[in-house]
Amino acid sequence: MDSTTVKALRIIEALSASEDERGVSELGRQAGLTKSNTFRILSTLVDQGYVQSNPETSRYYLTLKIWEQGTRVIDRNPIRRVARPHLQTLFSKINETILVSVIDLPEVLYIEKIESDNPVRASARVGQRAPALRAASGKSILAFYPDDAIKRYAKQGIGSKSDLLLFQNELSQVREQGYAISISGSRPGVNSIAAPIWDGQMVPGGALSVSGPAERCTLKYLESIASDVINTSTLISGSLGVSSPTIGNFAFVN
Amino acid sequence: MDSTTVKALRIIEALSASEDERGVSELGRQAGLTKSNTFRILSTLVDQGYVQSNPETSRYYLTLKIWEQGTRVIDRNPIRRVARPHLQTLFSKINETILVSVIDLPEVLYIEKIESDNPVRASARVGQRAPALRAASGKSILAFYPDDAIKRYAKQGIGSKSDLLLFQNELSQVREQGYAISISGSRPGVNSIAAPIWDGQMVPGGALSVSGPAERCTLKYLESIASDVINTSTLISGSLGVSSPTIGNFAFVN
DNA sequence: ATACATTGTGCTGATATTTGGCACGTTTTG
DNA sequence: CAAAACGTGCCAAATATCAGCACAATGTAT
Repeated sequence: MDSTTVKALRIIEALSASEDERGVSELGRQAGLTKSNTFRILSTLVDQGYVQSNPETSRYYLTLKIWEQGTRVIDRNPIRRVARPHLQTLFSKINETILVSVIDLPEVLYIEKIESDNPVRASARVGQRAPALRAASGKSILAFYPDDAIKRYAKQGIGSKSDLLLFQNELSQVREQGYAISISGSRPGVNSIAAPIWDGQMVPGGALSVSGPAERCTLKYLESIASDVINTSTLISGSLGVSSPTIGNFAFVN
Repeated sequence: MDSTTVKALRIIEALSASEDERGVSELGRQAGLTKSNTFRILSTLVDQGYVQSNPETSRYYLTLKIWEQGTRVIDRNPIRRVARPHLQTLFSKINETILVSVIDLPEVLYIEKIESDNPVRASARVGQRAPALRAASGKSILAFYPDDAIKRYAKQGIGSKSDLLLFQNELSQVREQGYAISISGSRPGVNSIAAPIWDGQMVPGGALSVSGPAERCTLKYLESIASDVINTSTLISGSLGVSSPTIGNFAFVN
């Protein structure tokens, strides 16, 4: 296990997470590395064009090179590739923020969005994560996971036995209805509805969700657009070559 | 210079550049590494969540983790942050593809776009690069670089002495007019006009450009929208705190 | 204004990590 | 059906990484 590489990735992640440029000592402390070690790693990353140092302050920051690599990865993401036109259609019907996420347990990762042009709107960043157990998108996906997998992941986020049972009941309802709803699930004051996207695996690989402020997006309203959301997610799945999701036929996930 | 890290970055770049998943030997050959070395680096990257291996084919591909880091970098890019609303305004006037690029010599890097909804349109990928010497965006930026810097970079892309002189003349005209035009400059059949974006340095840090198919975007048409392009780029510079670019006052760039 | 703490950077010798070759079983190719 | 190419695991040799120290420069507190 190339430990130097691991450390370099830690530095990149630390730099990526921090708003401003960072100093050597500071970064080293955060990553648990010695100053000289941090310095040499930074020098390597500078040499490779991933990091630059402000010559005045001699503090370090990431260049766009890492982003450049990332755009190439996201551009070939199958779900994102096919989703966009369908999102537009859905968006023209309901003027609320639409998100596409992929599952990366124990979280979902937003990969695409259309943001409502209403001044009061649900806002999220593409590239952001949310806990799969609480976000509507995550629940709509997890509902189609085998029971033991659900239990395993739920244990990490849900306390008591009775809560676990409640959660399992909710998921089985989601599985029947084909959509999940979250009321202030992952962000306070924001309600969402989501439906899974099937990409050829035995479980959904992503989800389509509509989010908005609690004032507009009442439970009633969200239920009223459920069929639109499901239709759109089904169209996306269809564009991915999945004709009709085989509900009730689950894989066993590690 | 942490050579292991350099090799790991090479592997990431190779994976990022290739459409499909890749095998160990194949990647190693491309990166000039031994099979076992490549294998161990890949294992490290898998362990860190940047790479996954298709269990059926045991071939490797990048996860979205690298993209995730990248989104955080681009999201705090000052030019991109302030440009978007201005782009919308410009776009509603002229329905052609608008691009925002930053200079990263010897290339420009596209960081934002609004694509024309015309079925025949100039198309470009955000995250893509173009040669600065030929793209309108690059020329509009280079025009404000000091002479010796221009010469240095031009030598790498322009052959004869007389061509260099022509190029220098073109750039001084760009500097006077405030915009650059390229006719099939970096992509055949596509014409563009660009104006520099000043972000507080002594030289422009980026450019705003409008591109379209040669049929619609004739030289005449591009010149007719020059003032719109310049106005927009000036507004963007203004949003970055640069009141009025000090033309004729150049820094010396390394 | 002066002293003090902290910073980024450059060495160096000890050592721990990476290295490439080889071997194995499996898959792909001809 | 043979044979080449593949991914993976192991190993001792060697190289590249490591932490500590030193230093000048910057920044902070008194």
